Formats: sequence, C-alpha cells, structure tokens
Amino acid sequence: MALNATLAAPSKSRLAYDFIKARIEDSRYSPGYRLVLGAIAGELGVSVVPVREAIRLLEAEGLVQFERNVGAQVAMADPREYEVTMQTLSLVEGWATAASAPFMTADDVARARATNDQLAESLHHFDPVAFTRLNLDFHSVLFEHCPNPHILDLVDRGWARLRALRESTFSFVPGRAKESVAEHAHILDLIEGSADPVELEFAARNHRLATLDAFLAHERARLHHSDQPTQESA
Amino acid sequence: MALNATLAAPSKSRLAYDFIKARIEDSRYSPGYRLVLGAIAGELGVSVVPVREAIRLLEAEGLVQFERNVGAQVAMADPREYEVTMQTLSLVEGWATAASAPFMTADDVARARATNDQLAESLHHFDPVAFTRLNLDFHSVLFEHCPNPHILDLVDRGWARLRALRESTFSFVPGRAKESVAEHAHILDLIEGSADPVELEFAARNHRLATLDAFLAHERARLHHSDQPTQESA
DNA sequence: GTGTACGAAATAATATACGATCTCATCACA
DNA sequence: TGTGATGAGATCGTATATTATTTCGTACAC
Repeated sequence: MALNATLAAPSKSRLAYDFIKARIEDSRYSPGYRLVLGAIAGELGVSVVPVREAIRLLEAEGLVQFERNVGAQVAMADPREYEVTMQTLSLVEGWATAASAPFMTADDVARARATNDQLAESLHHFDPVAFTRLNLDFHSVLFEHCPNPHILDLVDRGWARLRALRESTFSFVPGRAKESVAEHAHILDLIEGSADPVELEFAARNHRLATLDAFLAHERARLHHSDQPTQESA
Repeated sequence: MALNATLAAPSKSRLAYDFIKARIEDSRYSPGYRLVLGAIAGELGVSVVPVREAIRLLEAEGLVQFERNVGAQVAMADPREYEVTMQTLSLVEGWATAASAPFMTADDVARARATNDQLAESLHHFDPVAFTRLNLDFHSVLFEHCPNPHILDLVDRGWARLRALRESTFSFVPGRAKESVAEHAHILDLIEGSADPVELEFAARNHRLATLDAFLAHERARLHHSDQPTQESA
C-alpha cells in the first residue's frame, strides 16, 4: 500500500513532463526548439513512450506545438500569441482575484503589501527575473483562495505560458513597471475596502490589459520608427 | 506527400480520443464508467499505447479521472462539479460573446433569432435533447467570431464538459427554459443595439449564472422538503 | 543551371512483451 | 465475528521492437 507518499517514485511520464516543462519555462528550451523523442528519452534514461505522452500533454497546454509524423517544438513566441495569452489571463485572473477577495485575511493583505513594497524597491536596479518572481508572489496571494479550481488551473496555465513566451521579452516596456506597482496598491485598497466584486474584477483585469496595451503601443512605435526588422532584445 | 487530406487516415491515438470522447458526451459511457485500456484497445483494434494517450488527454480536459496504477473512469457528475463548470463557462462564454459581437453580421443575428424562435417553439413539447442542441446552435452563432482562439477553446471544453455531466440532469428546472429564451432575446437586442461590451459580457455571463442559480435553488428546495436521499432521476 | 526522382537516414507511430502494482477473495487466527 | 495475511487475477506502466513517414542529400534529366 502506497501510504508512504514520500517514497512513491514519480511515474516516468510525470518525470518527463516535469523535465520538459521546467526547461521550457526557464528558456533552456526556447521557442522553436525541437523536441526529439529519442534524444529526451535517452537523456532521461526512459523509453520514448512516456516522453511522447508528456509532450502531448504539454501540447494540450499550449506550451509545445506538435505536428503529426514530424515532431514537436516549443511553441513560437510571436506578439499575437502574447496578446491572446494576456487577454485570456486577464479574464481568468480578474475573476480569480475578485472571487478570492472575500476569503483573504488581514495577514494576506499585509503579505501582499510587503511584496509590492519589494517590487517598488526593485525598480531601482533593473532585474527582470527578480521582478517577475516578485510579481508572481504578489498575484499568488491575490488568487490563492479562489474557490473555483478550474479557473485557478487556468490562471496557472496562463502564467506558465507567459514564462514559456519569455515574458520579459515582451512585457518590459519603459515605465510600465512603475505603473504596475501603483495598480497593485490600488487593487489592495479595493480589497481592504471590500469593494464591489465587479469593480475589483475589472481592476485586476485592466491591470493586466494595461501591461498588454503598453507592449502593443511600444511595438507599434518601434515598427513605425525603424522599419528595419532588427530585434533588439533586452 | 500528404497533400491529399481526404485520404489521410487519422492517427490511432486520435481515433481512440474521438471514440472515447463521443461516448462520454452522449452518455454511452456515463459518469463513473470504468475505462479499461485493454478493453477499449480491443474494441478499436489498436494497441493500448494510443488508448492510454487518449485517456490522459481527456483527463487534462477534465472529462475523465485517472488514478495511477488503478485506471481511469468517466468524471463523476456531482452538483459541485456542475457549479464549477457553469461558473467557468459563464466567464469565458460571456467574454467570447462580447468579443464576437462587433464581427456579427445582420445575417448572423437573424439566424440566432430564428434558432431562438425554434427554442420558444420547443417549449411546448418537453424534449431535453432537442432543447440542448438548439441551445448550442444559438450560442454557437454568438461566439463563433471570437477573435481569441484560446478562449474559444475554453468555451468548447466547457460545453463538452456539460454534455459529459449529463447537463439535462442538472439544468432542467421547471420554468427555467422559458426565462432562458427571453434572456436570449435580450442578448440579441443588445448586440443589435451595439450595446456597451461590458453590458453585453455580463448579460451573457448572467444568463448562464441564472441557469446555475435556478438549479442550486431547486436543489436546496428539494433537499429541504424531503431529507431522504432518494435520487429521482429523469 | 534548374528541377525532379530516387534512396538513405532520421524520426515518429504503434504493436508487442513483460514487469510492477493494485484489488479482491480467501483463509488463518484471535 | 472480526481482523489481518496471502495469493491469484486484473490492470497498469513502460521497455523494446517493428513499421510508417518524412526529410534531405545526391544524381540524373532537361
């Protein structure tokens, strides 16, 4: 009987799933990288069957693209994909935040404020990775009490997808981070004031959409100024 | 070269996926039904590998529950699951409807009205299956122009899940169907009047939540009146 | 020189086989 | 009568092997 959960070895397919997903999220496998069944299987010391299963699951989550008889590759990171992902996340995250609010404790709010202070602090020294982590910490507190597990799962998937898309490539627009911190504070004020749920939902939704809009405006400006397709990455 | 798409045989895993999903949705495999790999593989004339893959994908969609070394079964249909599914669907469907509206043609609206008339007609002779089909036809027109493919996919999954949950078991509450038809008409009026997108989103969202609320109220009343746990199924 | 046909190498898709794990009935013993 | 051990059967998990498909290099024809 497998009561002793600490000893239960993960299945090979789970192993492969975690292995590949982690590499996609931290960009060791970057968009377009080709996922060859045999190679990954060899690296992991398992057969191709569980690796294939893992890849098909990641395909269902949108992290990889799969073509029959050809193979899989890490999903491409084009602006349109970023836009669609951000829209979807704005929708589910907004709801999750509003639905979580009634269950938040004073301590939760205090933790979120502390994290937001750290975010404000981090504005002085440019560090996309740290900012992204703190940002997730902040939002995690906001939706961790979400009573709808399906929607919470969609929020998780959205964040995973953003990481896979190399969020920092897209979302670091000059000046946006500062606005973001201010919007966080506003959301916390609404929560503390037990604001109307719809108002809170739209504050959270628009917070994310504002980041998207900043990117789109920045992109348009960039394309307008210099028509040469040089892609300066941060 | 596989240019001739008409001749391209579906993969075995796709075959198994469609086979199982169809059976879940039309209740030949009802909630709790045990999905035995070998049995399904034998029935389909394929090996267990693609069947297993199909089942894991269906698990990711929430249509089946899977337990390691034990097996899979069609997801159970309890009221809580219905509630969560309806909430999620209300969210994504509301957005999809509002986002589709600007792209709807006069013909689209006319088609939707005609379908709603048929729905009104069908109220006279009780036929859950026909009602459900017409209802999907109606809503399909409303969100078919949704510009966000992720959200459209979530809407599809929500509907699939409702079918799997034997929607009719839950959602047929006396009098609700008639209200539903009236709400449909209201939504069409908003679309024709180019109403505020947020107003439209909430009209569509609340339309679904009203169905959920009717069920929950009906359920409470039922539990209150007769405490005996007899489950009278239609 | 350009395009097409062919074939070898790489890779995916799936069948088969076997070992691992769970379930459940049975039985021993308190 | 109840509780725990035991083993057979069922089923899952995955390695291995085979087949099918694609890709790409090379040679040949025009």
